[in-house]
Amino acid sequence: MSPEAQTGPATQIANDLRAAIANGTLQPGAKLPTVRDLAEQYGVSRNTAAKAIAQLSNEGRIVTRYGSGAYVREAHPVRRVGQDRYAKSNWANSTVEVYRDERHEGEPAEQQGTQTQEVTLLSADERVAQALGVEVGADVYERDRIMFRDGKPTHLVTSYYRREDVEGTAIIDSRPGMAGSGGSFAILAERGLAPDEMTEELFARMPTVEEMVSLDLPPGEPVVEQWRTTRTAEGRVIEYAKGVHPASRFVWSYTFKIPD
Amino acid sequence: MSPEAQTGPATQIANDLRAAIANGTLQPGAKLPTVRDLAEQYGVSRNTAAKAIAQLSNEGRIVTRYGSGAYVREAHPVRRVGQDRYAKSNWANSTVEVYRDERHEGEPAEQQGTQTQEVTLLSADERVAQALGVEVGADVYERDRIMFRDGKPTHLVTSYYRREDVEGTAIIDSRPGMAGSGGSFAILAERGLAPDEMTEELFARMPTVEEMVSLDLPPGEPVVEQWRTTRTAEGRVIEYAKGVHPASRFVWSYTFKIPD
DNA sequence: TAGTGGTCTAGACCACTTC
DNA sequence: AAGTGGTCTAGACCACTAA
Repeated sequence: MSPEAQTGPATQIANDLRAAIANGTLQPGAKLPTVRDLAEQYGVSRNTAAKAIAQLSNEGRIVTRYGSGAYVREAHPVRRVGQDRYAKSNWANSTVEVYRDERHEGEPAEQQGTQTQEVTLLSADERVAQALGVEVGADVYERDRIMFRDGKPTHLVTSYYRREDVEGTAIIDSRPGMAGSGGSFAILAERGLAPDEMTEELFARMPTVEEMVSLDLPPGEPVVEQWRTTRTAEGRVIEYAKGVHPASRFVWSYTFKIPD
Repeated sequence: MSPEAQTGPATQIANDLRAAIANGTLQPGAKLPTVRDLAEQYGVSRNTAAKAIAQLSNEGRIVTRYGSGAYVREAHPVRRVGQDRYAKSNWANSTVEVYRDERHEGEPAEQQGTQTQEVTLLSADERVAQALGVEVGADVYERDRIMFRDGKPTHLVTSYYRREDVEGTAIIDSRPGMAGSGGSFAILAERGLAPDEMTEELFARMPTVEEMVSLDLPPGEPVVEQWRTTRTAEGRVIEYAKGVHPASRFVWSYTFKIPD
């Protein structure tokens, strides 16, 4: 960045527009002045005005529609993600699915289906091996999914399982929907590997280009990467999973007793 | 963004450099080709080459040093933030501080001190009022802090307390360091308001301009915003706090039993 | 067809680092 | 003094939207 305060025309235009968005002069969904109008109003070149628009886009404050205009970004429906989504009551009866409590009110469950699923048998890298408690290079199953809702991608999940834990189950059936959107816990429980404890680690970062495409992310939208380790009551790890979630659509909630 | 695949020269340069970073050809800390060199190599204008550099900067993959060059961003030391940081053993003895377990090995505790602290008595807005269980407009204390480590800002914390809970305590003493970096739990416990349960809600977003300045954030660095509600065993809320953390420097970890 | 966002050029100047 | 990142201009062209 610039060494001192940024006082160039492009920065000034961006600041003005940002303030207008912040104080409500420009409501969500409102159309911003065109690049050409801004250039004229501020007496700068079109290039400079466009730079201000691009800046706000990178900050995630506006979206631009090619050939149409730039618009203040709409508020996003946010999903609150708490420990309850894993509740045993959701999967003890294997006909229901995990994530049930995340469903919008009145929304048919059918709209939640997994749309893509890809299962491969591969050699565990160091990270996965350590998490699953197998040796590096051992065969493990990877299940790669893109989760959809209302026809739009919501998040990515990549799960890893010890081979012997899931061999022959619907979990590794590549046909989409065979394991539902979370029936894996019920299936594991039936095999005597009932989930009991979980560790979730999360952090945020900017998305990769591939993630921007898969999740249809606008510029300036970070993602939350989550690593989930699921264990049985005996402490055996039965699933190690990575999730990639668009930051603006999820709030993560954890409630716990303060430890001694 | 562009409607189809992005195949402009600037995008191509950015892609090439991004790939070089990803595959290790350009190691962290390595200097990228200069804008002028890139322009010549690709046969484009300097402007276009600069755009590619700016793009990678916005993605958080490189940092640019004015007058010096562009460099692959160094790996950041990451702090793992788990429930243990609130453990009672850390504050039951009021001479020690919370966050003790986050300290780097061998690093003097003194380097962790709060550097700025600002306390104000203000009227609770709806969010704070609801969280603290007081009426909207009631007087509450706000304690605004910037936390430092090794002379550099690490995160922002804004805490809210019910007036009667903290009146006359060191918690609302504006002199920096009076409440240490977490002695507030010990102080509250001494008043019969021992923390027992906590809810943390978090999500990621791009920072505001003010946060970029306060936290010395590079472009392309998201922040994690955390809202923490602390309750006594009786369920009374004794602190409601907002934290703003640079995304790349923290990993959040939660371990819990799967609920029934 | 007209309007709009996105990109690029060629040249210029500025602010800062490095030597 | 030389090198480098950052910004800006004026003009051009392209891709897409909307009527």
